[in-house]
Amino acid sequence: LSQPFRSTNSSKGESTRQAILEHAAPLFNQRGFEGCSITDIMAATGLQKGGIYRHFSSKEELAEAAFRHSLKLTLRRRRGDLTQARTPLDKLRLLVEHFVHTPTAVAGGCPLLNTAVDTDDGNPALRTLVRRAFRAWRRRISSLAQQAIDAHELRPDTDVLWLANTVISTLEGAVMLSRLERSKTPLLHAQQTLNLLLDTLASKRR
Amino acid sequence: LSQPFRSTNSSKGESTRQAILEHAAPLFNQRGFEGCSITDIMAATGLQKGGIYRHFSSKEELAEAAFRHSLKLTLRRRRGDLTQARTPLDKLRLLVEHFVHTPTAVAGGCPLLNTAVDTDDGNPALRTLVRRAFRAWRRRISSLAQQAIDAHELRPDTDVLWLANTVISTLEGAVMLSRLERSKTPLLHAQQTLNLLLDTLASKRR
Amino acid sequence: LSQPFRSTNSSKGESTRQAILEHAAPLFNQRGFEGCSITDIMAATGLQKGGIYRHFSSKEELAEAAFRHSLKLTLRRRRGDLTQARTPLDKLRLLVEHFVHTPTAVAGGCPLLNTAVDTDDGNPALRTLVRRAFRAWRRRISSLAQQAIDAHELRPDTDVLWLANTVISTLEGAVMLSRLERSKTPLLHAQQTLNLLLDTLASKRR
Amino acid sequence: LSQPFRSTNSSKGESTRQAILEHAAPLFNQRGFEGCSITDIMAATGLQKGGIYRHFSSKEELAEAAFRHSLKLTLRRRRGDLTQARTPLDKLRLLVEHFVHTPTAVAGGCPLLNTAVDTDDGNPALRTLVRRAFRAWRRRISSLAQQAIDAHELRPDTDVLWLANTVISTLEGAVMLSRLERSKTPLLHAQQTLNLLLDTLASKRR
DNA sequence: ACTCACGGGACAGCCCGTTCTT
DNA sequence: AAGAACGGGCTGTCCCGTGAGT
Repeated sequence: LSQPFRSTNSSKGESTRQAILEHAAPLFNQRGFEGCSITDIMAATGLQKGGIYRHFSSKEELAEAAFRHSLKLTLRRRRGDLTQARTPLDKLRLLVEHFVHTPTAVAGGCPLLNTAVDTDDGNPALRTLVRRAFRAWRRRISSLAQQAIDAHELRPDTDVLWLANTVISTLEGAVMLSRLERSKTPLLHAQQTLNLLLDTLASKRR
Repeated sequence: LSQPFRSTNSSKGESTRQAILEHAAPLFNQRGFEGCSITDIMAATGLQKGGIYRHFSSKEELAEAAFRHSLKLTLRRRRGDLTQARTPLDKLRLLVEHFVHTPTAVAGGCPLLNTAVDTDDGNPALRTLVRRAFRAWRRRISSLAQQAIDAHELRPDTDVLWLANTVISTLEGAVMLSRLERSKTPLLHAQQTLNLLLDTLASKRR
Repeated sequence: LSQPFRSTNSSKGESTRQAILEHAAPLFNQRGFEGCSITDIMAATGLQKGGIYRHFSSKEELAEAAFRHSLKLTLRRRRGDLTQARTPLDKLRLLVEHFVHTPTAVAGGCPLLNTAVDTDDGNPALRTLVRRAFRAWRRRISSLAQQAIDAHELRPDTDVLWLANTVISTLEGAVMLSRLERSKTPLLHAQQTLNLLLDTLASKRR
Repeated sequence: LSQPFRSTNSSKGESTRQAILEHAAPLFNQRGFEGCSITDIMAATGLQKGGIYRHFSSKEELAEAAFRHSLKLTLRRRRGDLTQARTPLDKLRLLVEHFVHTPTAVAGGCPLLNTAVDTDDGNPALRTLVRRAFRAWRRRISSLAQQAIDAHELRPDTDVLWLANTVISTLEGAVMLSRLERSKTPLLHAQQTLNLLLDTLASKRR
């Protein structure tokens, strides 16, 4: 039952690896894979090249690990505490509200959006990771939507996948616009839209 | 009567410049600024460096011109023929339908989305161009929305800027998802969403 | 008897050609073939590329013509007026004195020395020209020496080729040193040496 | 007892640097600074640009180091073993003989002559090096001449600087001619001349 | 566990020589 | 004669990954 193997982190090496990821994640998120050099990460971490390559065998591997790190932080932050909402529909609204009002966990905006666009051309490994992350998110939303349907909060004929895609598209598109304009307005508009949409789906129920 | 003025393009150099842009635009759109080298463009155009740098003084300038080129093509294609729709509201629906069903004018997806994300970190000149393009698009949509309001097709209290931002966010977010999943579904879902939204705004009118 | 064909120079084109040579000759002489670009010559002449390539089909041809030009000027200046000296031996002394005290006809030092060193590696056409020029010079000196022998001014067993080579080597070596040190001293020393040598060859005559 | 000090060369980098110099020196000596590209040196050394620029920060610096290398080899070879000569005057004769009969240490002829002519126009750093090298050589010769005077082998009124300049001029001029004609004759003639000159200065002593 | 030297490789921007059109 | 156009080469920089040393 006890695990004699190295726990999550204990050795010096493991903490160094974490430190590298913490510094590399925002860099990759801001500048993309090509726009970010090992030298940049050396400067950010204070390590030398050899010190970095000891922990990651290539830039690709480092980028992937950094993305996983960004993802973990982002999901943790976005998850929020939905238990404060009583009903599934309220949970959906809270989820949207939380997304809109929570600052990004990693500098440079939403890592999912950034990486999806950045890897559009190549890097299939990273691309798969992003796809998986979006699918998990979609599952979570559609699951809540299904619960809302089951709770008679939403019309029974609501397509939960459509709803999930809509929530994600609207929010991520708004993130892009918000970052471009350096203004929260698009995000707030997205929240309005999604709330209105949920109202509609609910009101039409009867 | 003779016209010594040089028309838009006639000289050999101008046609070369255009050829460069036509080949460079999809490369930049697919790989981003950092991910695309002058050597790539040399290979794509069949020109040597001297032939390229004669027309563009730097990679930045080339990227900017290529983006303008992408933008021009994209806008031309997206503009579509809204005269086929009778009312402003129908024009809005047609605009959305056109966006969803028209393939991108330049390989690599929507240049506005790609460039907005790619220049999130640096390159303010390009960033300004993207911002301007989105604003023009938003104006176009909000103007149609205003016309729909004036025609009593939409609720008079509809916030046209909100509506425009919503349309753009939802469509662009869906573009990202569609490219990531290599599936049109997210785009079709976005169309559904926007049509439902317009229905709602219309039905609530009375 | 009259010659209706273009004489040495008359047309506008011919004068342009001469102007190019006059400006190009010192440039090539100072910087060498590789160290001097067509752009430099454009700047010096005020002409554009097309204007230069109209008269010379390549940089090599231009360099060769420029060297011929330098050579012509140099020989004209070095020839001096040896008729002022009464005897062949005095002519030799006067030739040396003239070489030492006459400034170079073309900026950048002795074109024979410069071109000999510059073409040491390649450019056989130019190299042949230099060789020929040195041989003509050597013939001239050895011819004077032979006349001095015939006039019983120099020992009859004097090797006139040796003497000619010695004069040339000493003078050209001194030119190199003088330019390096920016001082006339090495040239004056060479004159002393050659005079002493001629004295010796004369005194030993009996 | 341990020696923490780094000896002349031991590390891998130092040997690479030496290898670069060994290959670059003859190239620069043959083709001159402008006539020799880094690409040429890459081909000669088998290294890539990164490997070369790691050791030299610019082409200028490389050329300077290559010239120092050429100079070192040349001086070492020319120095010869003058102890075989008994008297100062004999040492002078031996010095001349050694110069005439010893092949150049670096392909392309005498680096001092070549560089003096090549840098006549620009590159003051290199120019200073050449000047210094000639001055050292002149000091060496004039010092031997002074010893010969002190030993009553040469006339006491001999101008040792004149003599040194004469030796250098005659030899270097002959090197130029010899390379131009691809014949040792001019060098042999120079030796004859200098021996005759020394004879004269000696014989006139009494 | 980390530093630092090392070197292969690619890249951007510049310039050069030459041709072609005007 | 001007000057635009273009193929090609070059310099200096950067980057990535390795390996010796510590």
